[in-house]
Amino acid sequence: MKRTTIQDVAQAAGVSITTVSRVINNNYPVKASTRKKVEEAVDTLKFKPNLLARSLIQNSTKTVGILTPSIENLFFSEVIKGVDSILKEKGYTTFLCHTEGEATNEVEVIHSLVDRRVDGMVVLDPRKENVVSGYFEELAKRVPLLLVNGYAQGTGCSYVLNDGEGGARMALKYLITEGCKRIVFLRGKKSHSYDIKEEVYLEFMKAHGMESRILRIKDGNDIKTVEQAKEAVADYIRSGEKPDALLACNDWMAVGALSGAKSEGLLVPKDMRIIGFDNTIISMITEPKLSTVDQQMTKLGQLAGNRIYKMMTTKDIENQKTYLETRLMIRES
Amino acid sequence: MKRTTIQDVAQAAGVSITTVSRVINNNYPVKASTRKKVEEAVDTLKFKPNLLARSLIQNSTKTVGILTPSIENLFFSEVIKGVDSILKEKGYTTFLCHTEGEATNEVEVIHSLVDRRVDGMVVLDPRKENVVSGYFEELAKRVPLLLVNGYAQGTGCSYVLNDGEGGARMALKYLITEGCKRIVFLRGKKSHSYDIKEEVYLEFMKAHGMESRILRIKDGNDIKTVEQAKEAVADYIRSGEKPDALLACNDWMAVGALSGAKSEGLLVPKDMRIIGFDNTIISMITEPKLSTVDQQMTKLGQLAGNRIYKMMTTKDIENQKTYLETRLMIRES
DNA sequence: TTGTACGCGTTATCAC
DNA sequence: GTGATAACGCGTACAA
Repeated sequence: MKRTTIQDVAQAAGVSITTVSRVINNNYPVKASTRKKVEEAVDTLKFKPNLLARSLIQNSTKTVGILTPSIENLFFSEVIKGVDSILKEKGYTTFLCHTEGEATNEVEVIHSLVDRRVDGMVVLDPRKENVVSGYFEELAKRVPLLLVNGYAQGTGCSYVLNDGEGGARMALKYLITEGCKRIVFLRGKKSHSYDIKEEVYLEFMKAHGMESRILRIKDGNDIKTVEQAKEAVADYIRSGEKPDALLACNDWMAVGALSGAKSEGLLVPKDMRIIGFDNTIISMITEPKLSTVDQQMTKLGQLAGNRIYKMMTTKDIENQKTYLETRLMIRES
Repeated sequence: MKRTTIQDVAQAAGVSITTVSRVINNNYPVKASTRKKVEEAVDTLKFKPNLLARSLIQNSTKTVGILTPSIENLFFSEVIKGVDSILKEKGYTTFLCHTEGEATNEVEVIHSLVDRRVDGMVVLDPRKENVVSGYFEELAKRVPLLLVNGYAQGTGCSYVLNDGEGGARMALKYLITEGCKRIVFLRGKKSHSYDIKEEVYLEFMKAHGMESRILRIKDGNDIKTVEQAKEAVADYIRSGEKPDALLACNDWMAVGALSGAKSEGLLVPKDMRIIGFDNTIISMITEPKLSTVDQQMTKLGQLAGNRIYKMMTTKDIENQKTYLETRLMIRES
């Protein structure tokens, strides 16, 4: 399975490899007749330049790695599509890798990408361990690196972030104006975005002299989220509590909460209001349709795409943090 | 940002690059003391071999490309995770690329991967155009290629496939034994898997002397599927029809169908039974829970992972087609 | 306008 | 055990 090289083309066209290279890259003047000969040879031999060799000498692979904790979460899918669309347009190929939300996997995958000399990396929802340990900060010195959402306190990295804080506050304010008094907060175990929202929630409830109540489920991103959220909410209601509103950290949880409330005979939104987070498609297929905080996922992705591009093409190393505002989508819950 | 090379390490350790290479790859005897010197130099210089250079000479990147039409479809996510888990274990890095279901994108992405010298490729639900045009058959001669599901008639390619045919037949048989008489079939526009199921449906209905009725919606994979399916089913019922069962080509459609039936006042499963396809998580979050045909997605992915591995490591070029059986999951619909 | 020769960072080959 | 040196396939000064 010997592949044809630039040598073969040169020989077939009766010119030197230099000339072939020039025709292919179209970066130096070549006589029209020569160019034609070369192009013909390229066609008949179906020559495709070996990008490994090219990358080796140019020190650039025109490749960007995208890391995500999960490919089952529609939130990430949308963001990824946003990043992708921008980078593709700029002539980059993107490779998607998933880490199952494990910090060790994250490091491992990153090493693999670095070893393969990607030109840059975008990490969605980076693991907090790797942020606080200074791993990313160190990494950012050696390769263009952009983090999207996730823990961002005092780190020397570039970020593009959703304003989850603002979103949570907006949702809570809305619930208050609607007359809700007993607002419950539903979150997964470990994610910085959950922490942020919880903080806002606690502070908000305290400021309004209301009692706070937090329900916790295991993960939050994986397949079991819905079932776990349902259980948690149903249990809570069964225990005699009478919540009149619930704020969930993402739409999967909200779906589960809805299901749990229904199963215990509560009517949504009459008895209990529910607001989710992300505005993914699933918030629209439930009955009633879920109100949610729109995080503008596509836009977030595009923002990230443009930013990493700038980082790769200029020497812009200053670590900038860009926040994207959120919007409240009131539907039927 | 000059990276440290094997040269630097050799110099620091006072040995030749050959020796350094031997220590790193651990493939030739090296005196213990020398090895130690080299390892220290590697550590202090934080040397990481350039995989591009290595791949160039070894003619292998230890990399596999996975193509999917969509990263929003939970069916594909599961399959991908299956493939991934196997290949990772074998020491390969996988790169995921998505094509938005466009045949032209598919070709483009494949070229990019080939140019980057991936050792193999797994294509989920390949576009029919590229199958019938012989594109894949041609490609398979130059690089280990495995297709998963999709049109497989008379092509010289290796396949791993779900037995959608058997699954559809199983579901229909079940509905009959449950006494259903007016069974409707719901499908999306273009996908070979839909075609297969439709064929079985038509043949089955004819054999049982029942009238067939097919509802068609636009795409089937994208975000609008649920809404479109709901509309289609609601319209159908409003037109005066009284279906007592519906077989949908995937779970998204089944969710929409359920919603449509409900909106027209039909009770599921009392008035009308619904069976979906795939057994994705969403089939479990509806009320009632959806019955569906389990396609064993993870297992399918693992099968694919093992198969492409064999193709890459041996010269096993015979194009084999492996079918994975489906199972009927009866829940509440 | 074209060609020669070197270098990118590794591993493979063959001496010693 | 170890070290020169030639590959791998391509881009690009430099020379012609």
